[in-house]
Amino acid sequence: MTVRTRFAPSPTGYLHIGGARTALYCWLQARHHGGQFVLRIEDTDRERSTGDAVRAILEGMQWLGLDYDEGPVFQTGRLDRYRTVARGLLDAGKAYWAYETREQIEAMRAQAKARGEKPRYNGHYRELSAPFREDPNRVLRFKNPLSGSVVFEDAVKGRVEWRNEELDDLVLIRSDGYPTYNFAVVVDDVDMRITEVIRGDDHVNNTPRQINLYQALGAPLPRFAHLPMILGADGQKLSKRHGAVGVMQYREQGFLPEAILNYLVRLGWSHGDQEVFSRRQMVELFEIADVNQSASRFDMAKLSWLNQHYLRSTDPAVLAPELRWHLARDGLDPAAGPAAEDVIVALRERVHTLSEMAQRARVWFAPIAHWDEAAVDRHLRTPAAATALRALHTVLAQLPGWSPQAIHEALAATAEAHALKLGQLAQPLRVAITGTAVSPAIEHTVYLAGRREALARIEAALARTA
RNA sequence: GCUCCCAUCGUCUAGCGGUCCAGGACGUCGCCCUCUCAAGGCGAAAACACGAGUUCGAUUCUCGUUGGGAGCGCCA
Repeated sequence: MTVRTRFAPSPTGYLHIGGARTALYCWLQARHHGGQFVLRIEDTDRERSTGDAVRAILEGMQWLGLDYDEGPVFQTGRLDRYRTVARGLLDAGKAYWAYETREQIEAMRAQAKARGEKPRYNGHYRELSAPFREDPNRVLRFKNPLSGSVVFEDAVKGRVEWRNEELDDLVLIRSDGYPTYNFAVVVDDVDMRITEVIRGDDHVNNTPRQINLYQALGAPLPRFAHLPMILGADGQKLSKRHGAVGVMQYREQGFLPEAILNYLVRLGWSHGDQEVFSRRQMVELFEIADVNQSASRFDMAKLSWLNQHYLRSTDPAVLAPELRWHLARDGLDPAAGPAAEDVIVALRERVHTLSEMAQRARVWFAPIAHWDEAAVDRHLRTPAAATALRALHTVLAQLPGWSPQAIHEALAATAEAHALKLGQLAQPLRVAITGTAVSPAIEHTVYLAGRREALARIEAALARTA
């Protein structure tokens, strides 16, 4: 049987980091086994579902490169199907209409709680066989088995057992005629022939009642896999307080999809000591049964490290458009400076994100906005600085080629000719070009400025020497 | 309150009864390299939550305690 997995987010917000990992694992499991991956949008909550959220999810999936074979399927497009299945359950005596008001249900729960039990529905209408009536409070409830227990073998958690007494008769169809989550998921997963239901830990508690539904429908059970949660750095549930939680916000912060995926795949799954996985390797090595059972914390530092790793190992030509996007976002004209590819080569070992790269690249796309006075004092206002800069001006002006290599050689030769250490030349020059004492290797710093601008900045800096 | 789940360095993890006075990675600290900052190299500090049991022997198995998480909706 071919493996079929699905990612089924509800469109009530953007695709957050936890959802992204669930999507990744579903995708990997399908790809690893040569099966199919389905995207389903669970939009039966009419109050909170929005079109913007749908777009955000699709955009996030695309950015991460998690392609699906079927979908997106919208549950609101399948309402007739849920009603048909519900009717079947009703006719088979496996479901019944109940008419309690919300207040009555609430009172029921309060009572149960007072008795030290779980708050649940007491099954009042279950055996009443009251004649059907139109009523604004009318809901269709499932006749959950009263005794026995539900046992399932979770692919990540192992054996999980639940006594039916703990479960109450869940609502299948709401008073507004829409199906509830627990009902719609089962109908969909059955109809879509999903073989492995991979989802967040927060759904384990729903699984036994869903299994009872599968059985009432006479449908084969899929394999279940519940992924442990991803917590914030403080060990608390991820929330907006933890900074960027939407996947597209990570793009804005300058992260690469490869880094996010690599980070996520290692959060709860491992393959020996290996830390870096290409997409191919993930697909090749991933197996849902190897996923950990305990929750993990989101660690920005490690993500940053991976991001830099991919910044350094990805072809600059591939990264260039993305860097230009960040430059433009910072209000700079990507065409008003050096080639993005050259900037990437110069900076990729010094930054962790593309947005940081764009910020550091500002110095080649706009005039020096701020002079680091300490650096000026230390490297420009020295007796040797003026001499050094004048010599460099001459040399650079006459340099036959304009490349980092040529500049490097010219600097080395100049240093030698004046019996100076390279640093005595490089630091004044660095301050002259950038206004600060920190920048990429001096030959790149100069090269990126372009000959014309480099000479102009040296002249301007000369005015600042003592 | 009730039910379910989880528990190895700060973080992510390896470990599937002896190979572990516990290995790797990120982070931290030190040294080297060096034109600054990085990157890189080398090195260091850093963990089996606790208590019983099973066993010749437990990080590994069982139970309990503690701690954390999830759920108990006409939300998903």
